[in-house]
Amino acid sequence: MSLSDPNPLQPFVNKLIARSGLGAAEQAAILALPANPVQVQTNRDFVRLGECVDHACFVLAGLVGRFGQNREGSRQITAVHIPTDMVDLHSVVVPGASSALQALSVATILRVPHQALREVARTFPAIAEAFWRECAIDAAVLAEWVVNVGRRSARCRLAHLLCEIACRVEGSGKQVGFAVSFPATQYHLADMTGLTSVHVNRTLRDLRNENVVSLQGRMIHILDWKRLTKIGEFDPTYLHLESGANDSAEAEAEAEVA
Amino acid sequence: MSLSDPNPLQPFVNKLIARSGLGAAEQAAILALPANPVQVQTNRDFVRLGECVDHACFVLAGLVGRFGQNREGSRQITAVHIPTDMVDLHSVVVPGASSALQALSVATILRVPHQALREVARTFPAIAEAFWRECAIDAAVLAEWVVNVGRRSARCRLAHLLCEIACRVEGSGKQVGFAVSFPATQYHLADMTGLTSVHVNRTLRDLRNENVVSLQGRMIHILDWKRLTKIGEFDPTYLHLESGANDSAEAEAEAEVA
DNA sequence: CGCAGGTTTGAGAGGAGTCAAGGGTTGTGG
DNA sequence: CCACAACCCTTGACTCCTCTCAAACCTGCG
Repeated sequence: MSLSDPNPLQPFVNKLIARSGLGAAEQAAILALPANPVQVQTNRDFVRLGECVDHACFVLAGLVGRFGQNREGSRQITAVHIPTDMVDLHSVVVPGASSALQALSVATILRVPHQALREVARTFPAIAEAFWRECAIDAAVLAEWVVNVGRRSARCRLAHLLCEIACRVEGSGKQVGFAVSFPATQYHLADMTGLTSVHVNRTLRDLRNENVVSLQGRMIHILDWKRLTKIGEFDPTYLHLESGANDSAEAEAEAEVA
Repeated sequence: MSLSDPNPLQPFVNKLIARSGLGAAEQAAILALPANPVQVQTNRDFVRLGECVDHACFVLAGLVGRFGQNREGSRQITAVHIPTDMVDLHSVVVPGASSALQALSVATILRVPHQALREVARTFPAIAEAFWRECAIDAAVLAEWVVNVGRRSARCRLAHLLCEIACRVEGSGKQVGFAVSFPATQYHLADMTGLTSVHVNRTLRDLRNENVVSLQGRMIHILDWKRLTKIGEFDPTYLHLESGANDSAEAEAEAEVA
């Protein structure tokens, strides 16, 4: 990666472009942002609850979860983040961390100072809009998770989650393939779906026996995508993966004017 | 209201100021936005799923819910909005509605064109940041709802929800009082908490018998706030009601410079 | 006065949780 | 290259919280 792509923030720019479109000046401004790489071990918090952070975290590699908690200590993952996700862009405008961030596998994080992000957003309206849009999409995913956890059976919840992950890992352009990387344990899946790990295991066994999906070796093996989406009642619209060619064009035009 | 407060968007400005602070020019720009009032009857959708909207909706009066859905048709409310909430500010940057909006009681909505909102956001970086911040806070509430629905008992869920509503209706400045307006039915509460209305009824009965809360005549009567927050494991931090006096001051300063 | 929508309660069923134990895998260190 | 430990997966038996189905009972309003 580092040979063909020397700037570690290039994937971030690519992601923003896919959804928002950015002019050359905007792209350059983002690539010029300071970015401090950090290695995080599995099950290690790198942002603690209540902490007031001064940087946002971009996932270069590995898997990251946002954790909420019960008083009794049972945990709920409210968001998962895969490589190319900016985990807490929202913290730029709301710095008090209202939930903890933890690596679900060994992960490489890029720390980008709030100060710098705020500055580019103030200088380039198109960037401010792009950041705002990313947050809006994260919120759409959260809303879908509320539905998932609130109104679907265990079977349906898991199928839906796996569909979402598969789509997000694959990205918009490509077809959903046979297997996608996803180094989460069944405990993690339980915390994402509001179930227990025991029940996740049983449900996953059923799906495997029916030749729908199987999880092995940090990978999701999709055996029957169509059935999986049906079982999970999955409609990828809310992920906004393809993005508006319209919006992009419009933003591009605006960028030129400004 | 209309006598002492002729501009219907004044409450919106007040809300933004409370969290973000805005200069005089920014305030004037927002007050100058076009706003088209609409009456909506109870249980009526005013934004349909999938529809591509060209305006955002501000709640002047009444109660509004954002609805997600199951394939079997059982519904999940992913967000409730009370007067002074801008329901779908996120739609400015993501126009495809990924969930329906429905009035839970008779409501008065102010429609504000996306075009106009986008323009003020592009012209005033402080406004763009304020809008972005509002979306980030909405997302924080959503994350808390995921935890609520995913990892808490029915009793705890309901208590938590009622705490949240009480705090939001009261606003930051005031103490939490004896009773707050909340014209939702037990069906609505069920759809907010991922329960059935039958179980909501039983749980509410228990809370009433214990003299903690009681719901009568479109009002929440708080009988024992301390116990209610304890039962609901409620910590209002995520609502960001008081807001940073810091942030405000900072934004104010920035606004003057710009 | 009667209807529609909301609330209340009962009885029984079932999905998911809890507790407990055994088996597999992975990675590290001797 | 083997051995051990830590972690993860798997399964069984039993419990219980919440759902489902069903039927009254309010209550505000036309």
